[in-house]
Amino acid sequence: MDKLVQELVARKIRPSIQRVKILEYLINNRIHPTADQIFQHMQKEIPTMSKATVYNTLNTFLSVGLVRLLTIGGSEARYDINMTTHGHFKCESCGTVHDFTIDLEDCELGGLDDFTVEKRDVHFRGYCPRCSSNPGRSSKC
Amino acid sequence: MDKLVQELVARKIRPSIQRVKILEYLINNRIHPTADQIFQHMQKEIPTMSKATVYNTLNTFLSVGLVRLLTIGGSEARYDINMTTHGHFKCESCGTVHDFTIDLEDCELGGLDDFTVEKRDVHFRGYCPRCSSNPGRSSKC
DNA sequence: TCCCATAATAGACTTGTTCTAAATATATAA
DNA sequence: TTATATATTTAGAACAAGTCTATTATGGGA
Ligand SMILES: [Mn+2]
Ligand SMILES: [Mn+2]
Ligand SMILES: [Zn+2]
Ligand SMILES: [Zn+2]
Repeated sequence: MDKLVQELVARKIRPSIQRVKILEYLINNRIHPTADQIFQHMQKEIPTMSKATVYNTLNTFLSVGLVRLLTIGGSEARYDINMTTHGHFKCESCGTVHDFTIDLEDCELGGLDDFTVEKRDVHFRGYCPRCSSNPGRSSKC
Repeated sequence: MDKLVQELVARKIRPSIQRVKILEYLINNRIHPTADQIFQHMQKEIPTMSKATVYNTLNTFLSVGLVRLLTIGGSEARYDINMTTHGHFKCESCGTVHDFTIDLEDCELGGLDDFTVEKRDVHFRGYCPRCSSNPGRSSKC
């Protein structure tokens, strides 16, 4: 818990109970959760927490580079506490998002002369091992 | 116009006036438009066309692989008639989306054993040449 | 302790998209 | 051709993710 507080203080974010708990959740549940998944979980820990606080907190974390935003697939945003360079795979059957390693430096690029590239995202989609081997395509993984 | 009809018939899509006009727009305006941009343009051509028709048509086109869906940046979907392999760059200043060439085959990947990869998207963000050279960051490009 | 700035809260609001039910258009059958 | 069935369009309601607003709570410094 103390480590979490440090993490926030180091980034000049006041370590409110709400913020610490959300940070704790992100660190312990590396499933690229949606805001709603975080909100649902928080109801157990701090039943009074509002959805606005979840969004406020995530936006605060985003602004200091504590989390990254994934917009893979569209309708809802996902949040990732893992700031290292990596790609994301989304299973079209069960919806889970998985990390993979990729080194774009090797990659042949063209058409970006004079562009200032600041962020690079790689999104793959398809079927995860469980869904690939089970043609039933349950939607539970 | 006839070519457009062929394109739709070949994919077993009934070539209604609405569908042909939307296809024509996508082919002639390769700006990765949003549904609303398409709707705005259609108001000039077919003033009675409803927004639902724009969405219905785009979803029909998506289902037969005539367009691809881009969810770069989040809030609104963009549609791309260019089905060749390429990456997308979104300017954080003016919002325009640009194509670039990339060959992911060269790329060192890890952690995707037993995954069935069906779609690959590469999204870069930053500043386009015009916005890079003009620190004013106008939002018009 | 009292202040003041910051944060949390509930709910209204906005926006992009889908759904629904009715009207219209097109294809097929008699 | 007319009747009937099917597919498409339409307008607006409904929905969902996320933001905004106004109010209340919190917590550190004087
Ligand atoms: Mn990740
Ligand atoms: Mn493109
Ligand atoms: Zn799966
Ligand atoms: Zn630009």
